[in-house]
Amino acid sequence: MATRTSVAAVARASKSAADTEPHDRRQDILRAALACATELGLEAVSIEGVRARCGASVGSIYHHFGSREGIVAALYVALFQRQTAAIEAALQKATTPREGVRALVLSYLDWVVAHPDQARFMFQARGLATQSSQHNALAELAQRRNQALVDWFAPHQAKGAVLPLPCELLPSLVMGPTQSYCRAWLSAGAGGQAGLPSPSRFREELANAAWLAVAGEGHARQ
Amino acid sequence: MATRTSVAAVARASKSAADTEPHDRRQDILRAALACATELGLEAVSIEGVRARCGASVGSIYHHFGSREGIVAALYVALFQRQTAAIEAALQKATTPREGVRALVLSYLDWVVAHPDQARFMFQARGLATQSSQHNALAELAQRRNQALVDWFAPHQAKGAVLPLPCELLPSLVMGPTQSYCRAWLSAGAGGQAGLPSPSRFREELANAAWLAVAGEGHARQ
DNA sequence: CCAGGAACCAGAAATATATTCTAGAATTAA
DNA sequence: TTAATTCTAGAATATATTTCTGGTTCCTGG
Repeated sequence: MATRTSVAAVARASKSAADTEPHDRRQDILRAALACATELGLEAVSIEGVRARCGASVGSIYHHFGSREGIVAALYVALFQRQTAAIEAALQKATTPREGVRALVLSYLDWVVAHPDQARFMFQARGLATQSSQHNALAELAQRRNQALVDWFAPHQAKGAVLPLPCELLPSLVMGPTQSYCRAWLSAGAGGQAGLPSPSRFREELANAAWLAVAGEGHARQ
Repeated sequence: MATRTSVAAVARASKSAADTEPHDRRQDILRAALACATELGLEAVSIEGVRARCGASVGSIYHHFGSREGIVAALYVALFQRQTAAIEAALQKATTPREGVRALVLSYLDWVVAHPDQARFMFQARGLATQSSQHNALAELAQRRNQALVDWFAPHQAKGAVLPLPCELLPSLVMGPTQSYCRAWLSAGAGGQAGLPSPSRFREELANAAWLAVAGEGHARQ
């Protein structure tokens, strides 16, 4: 099972970037999988569904991902990492704890609004991905992401600027409501035409609510 | 497609309740499906997997549920309704808005802790269920549940005891953190032996945080 | 009581889907 | 160039889902 991006693949990709056909099969397959899920639902991410969309052969797909589940797990991991990168970049720019909470909520919210298909896939595929062979890898990624959040707030918590909550709770308190609303938004009409208003409309409310839930005494209201 | 509990089925069930063999196939199949998911994961909820566990024939399964997806969707709906009943019962006993928030958070949390297998199934199967033919039924159930919550708080919101937030946001603000933590708890070791501490340990913190996020001015801290 | 219909169940047959396997082309490094 | 490795292709196989046909049971109207 060799699913990592190989030296050969990288070399070929960089060479063919100058050509007319930038064929990176692995990326093609992941792109096709996301398109299938977006347009036809997760069950459409099948060997045949992906093959039809990107022209890869059955053998090629299995070479790269090992199984149908492997495709969705790999895509989930890739998206999770991009999302994490966006969030952590925003957090590093913050200095006060209130700015930190705000950065976390808003960067997540903006990422979802900017990439609704990817975000919807993540919500839909989470169950599958967490039971695949990537289970441990994913648990570790999630753990790292949470730990980074906890570590960032620890000094402010020590100073009393943030309530002395159990650290296991912090990620859920800060991100829970925003994730919940984003999920509900994406569950309704695809791009947001039918159901709930865009999360962008509630940026301030969500950022403020998250702060209220964790703010130390005397810091709660603006 | 006749998936509703028929008159005949009810009659037979009530009759055989006195017998030694209370064979309600429909219930048997749902029970078997939950057992498969709990012990072997959602992909083990297959026609053969369910059949092997409860002795139903292929024809019988398709008669009742129409498809593999139909089984998991039906089970999801059933569990969603039970969970909703527990939550709404608790909410009706509350009088002050703070009691209302507390009732919602704690009744949900307690339900999850009391029925971890069912709760885990709901988290895992949500993606599948919301894309099945039951999509509309589920959206309506969720809508009703949220509306009940919003309606309960509306008078208190009018009096200023609860912040004047957009009503679309209220369910996510109140339930989001608790759902987030419960999901994380269930994702780790099955019964809770390995990963995070039981949500029961954080009953007060979660109830309090939810209240802080929505409490009107002057009502925030105890 | 006796049709006749509807729900229910069984299991074989048909279909769809996932996976494995063998062979060959492309690429790299020695 | 040659050998090794990666990657691709597509037929063959294995598994799973779904359909179909027939039979049983139970209710209902006459």
